[in-house]
Amino acid sequence: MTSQYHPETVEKDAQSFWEKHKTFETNTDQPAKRNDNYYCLSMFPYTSGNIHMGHVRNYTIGDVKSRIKKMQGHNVLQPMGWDSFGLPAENAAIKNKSHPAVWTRENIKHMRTQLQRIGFAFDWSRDFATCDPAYYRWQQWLFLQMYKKDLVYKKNAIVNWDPVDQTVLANEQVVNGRGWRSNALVEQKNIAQWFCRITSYADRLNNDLQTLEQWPEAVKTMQSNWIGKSVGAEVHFQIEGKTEPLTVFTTRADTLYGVTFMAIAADHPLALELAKSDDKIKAFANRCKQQSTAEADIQTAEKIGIATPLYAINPINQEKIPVWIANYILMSYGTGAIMAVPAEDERDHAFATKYNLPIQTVYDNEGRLLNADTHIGMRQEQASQAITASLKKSKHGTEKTTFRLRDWGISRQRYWGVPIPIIHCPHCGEVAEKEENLPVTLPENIDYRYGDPLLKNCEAFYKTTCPECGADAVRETDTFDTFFDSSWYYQYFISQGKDGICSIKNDQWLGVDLYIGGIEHAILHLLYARFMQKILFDLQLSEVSEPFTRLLSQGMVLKDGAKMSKSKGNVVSPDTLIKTYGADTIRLFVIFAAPPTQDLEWSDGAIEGCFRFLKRLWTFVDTHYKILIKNDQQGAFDSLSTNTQQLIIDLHKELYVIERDANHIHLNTVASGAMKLFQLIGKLQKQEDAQGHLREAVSILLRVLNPITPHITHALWQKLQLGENIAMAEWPQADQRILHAANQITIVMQINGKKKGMVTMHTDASESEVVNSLKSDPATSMQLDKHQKIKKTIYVKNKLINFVV
RNA sequence: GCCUCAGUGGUGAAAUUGGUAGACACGCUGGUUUUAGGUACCAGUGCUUAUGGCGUGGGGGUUCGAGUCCCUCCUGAGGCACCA
Repeated sequence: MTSQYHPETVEKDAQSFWEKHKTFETNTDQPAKRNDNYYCLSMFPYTSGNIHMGHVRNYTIGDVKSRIKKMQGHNVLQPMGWDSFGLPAENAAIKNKSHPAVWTRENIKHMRTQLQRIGFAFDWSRDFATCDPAYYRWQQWLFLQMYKKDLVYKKNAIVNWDPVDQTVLANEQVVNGRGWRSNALVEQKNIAQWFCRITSYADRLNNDLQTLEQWPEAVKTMQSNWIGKSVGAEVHFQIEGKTEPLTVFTTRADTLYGVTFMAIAADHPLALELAKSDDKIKAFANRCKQQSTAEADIQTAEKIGIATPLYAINPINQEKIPVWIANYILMSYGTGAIMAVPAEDERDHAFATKYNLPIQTVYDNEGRLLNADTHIGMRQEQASQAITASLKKSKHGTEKTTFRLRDWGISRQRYWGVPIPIIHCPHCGEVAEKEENLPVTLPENIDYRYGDPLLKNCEAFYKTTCPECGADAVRETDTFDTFFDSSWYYQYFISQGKDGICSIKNDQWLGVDLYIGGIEHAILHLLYARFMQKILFDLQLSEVSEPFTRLLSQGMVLKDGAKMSKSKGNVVSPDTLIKTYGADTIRLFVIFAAPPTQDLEWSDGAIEGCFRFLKRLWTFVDTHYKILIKNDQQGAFDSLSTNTQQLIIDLHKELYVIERDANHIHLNTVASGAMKLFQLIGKLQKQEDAQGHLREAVSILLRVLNPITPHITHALWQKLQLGENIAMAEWPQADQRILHAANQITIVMQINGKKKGMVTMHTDASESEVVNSLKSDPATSMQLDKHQKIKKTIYVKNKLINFVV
């Protein structure tokens, strides 16, 4: 009688076994050695309501690595939690006339059930959401420490303002310059907001990238470019009739002779002053105010400008050049003004052509300065130095290093977020909330059905007393950017808030040994988390200065060539797949179908193949149960037939490759390697003298497969009485003795680098032995005889021999 | 526009350091078994004008030898600071 593979039963059994035995709960308090600990963290999900294939893929990768590490004897910490504050909850609340808190908590419940059904080895006892006051209390505490050290401050910044809804809009809520709900023309509004001084850390964030040896180069390059350190000069241009000079930053001081106009932002102080008395300039500035604030839009928008009556004096040659206002200059970037060199800069060139401004050639064909007075004939490097030196001498400029990175705006004029713990007192001004009063709790008894949800309208929240003088005062009603919530959560999974935000104890687990998430977080989230760890380091709460030791940027799950999304209608639901095939098949598919770092194109067909593989495995164990259950026979390797020996050698060779790939997180080839093992076992089963080796071979296969398909292997492991809990079994290793038993090797013969034949040799054969062997073989000797003169022979031992003719 | 990455059969892909291109699967073709089947098993499957030639997005280069290194172009994807 044979049993059939019923994934649902098998998976529920395994999952309740793990729960009952607390297989994946981790004790982080014991003084374990740092090297024995392995912290594997996958980016926690936003609580959108559904786990999608991208999550399944992300968490399966982490789960496989975690389970392998556990089998290799490490003390593994793999937690999961919820990124639960943010905009979609408010949108859903308005749409469904519910409350963001209700929506969020229901979503968490559902998503947790979904994840548990997939069988991830998470330590669920550490589960938390960023909207839990127990969590954000420490976030507010951290903010207060930063406030004390002047690492947070308030300044004005531009937001998208919807004049009809009277609310601030996110960039994605602005569609073609209009509010997505009101359809009103969106305006730029300048309001006071909280900022973190991440720019003070720019150099450290940039330099420490070099220490991140286990990060992908692409991510490091992107971060470095984002930080954008540039060494150049600040140049002061005198404005006719003004005392204050117009200051610009340039990395190309050598092009100063080619400056034909100046361009300033529409909200540059000079422009604002001109707009007061000049209607045309005012109109232009208003037009710029309706422009998108997104960098991509600014860079691709049509470049427009307006002349001003102002003239600047070029400090190098005293030439009089016009000052223009241009929409491609940003006040928030550098000094909000540039010197335009149309001959050397494409954007300036386009602008000059459009407005008929002169174009002054800077270099001749040989790269030597033209029309450059005393600097004539210099090359770029020399010119840069010489011109900067003259500017310095005449006090019109100085060397300067700037960063593209801007300070991090963390204020949101939104309800569903962590309250910023500041109080505004009429007598004392801005006052920090006292630490013992934390958390400043977000009120949840707000009726979402009636209009404006902002905390500004919630008297019960904002009315308070000043911690300094006791007078009536009001709370800050801005909440935190959710990037702030997710910039330190990896700490909380360890400490659970027991020793404050974190303690040196956490360092036993840090930096995170493997951090896995989408490439879309390559810059912002990862930069903010790195910044925050440096703050914790400077506050002496941690001795670790980088949060993530190893980073894996997983590719996206695509369907029809595009990211799965509701709006594109190309979503595949994990729930449906689990119903049809079970969790193990889905897990095997996402691991097998593509390397973790590459995008994964969804395929309905391929998943069937994975299901069939698991069914075959189940049937194989079932069919050969009587042989496999016997624990007492294993013939000596040397006494086996050549064929059987070769199969066992191949098995261990494959095992060797699997282990190497597992270490490199090339998990797709771990899966295909397991399939190869299964093929070999099938062949082994047909060898009469191999029966005594089948049990060991199957035990190896089950252990290799267990991290990927933990449920079916759990069931088969118990069925074959190989142990109680395969999750705790030892990861199998290739037998060195068997590996070295192989002594035949195939050498490829090439002529001029093209493959012309092969020959089987004993290992480490010498060049002359190979040549002799080739000459004695009719097929290869014929190839060699075609060519009279052999100019050169290249012999790569145990691999190939190449004849150059 | 700027920064980053990717492109290999009909499809997903494989290929330590430059050294047998296409492992492992999907699909397809033919066969065997079964009452039947969408099952299982076996064989074949890059293209081609086939003892040879051509093949890793296009073009060029370095090398005895290039999917892998360099230059250039094309296409697609991600990010661009308030989506997360």
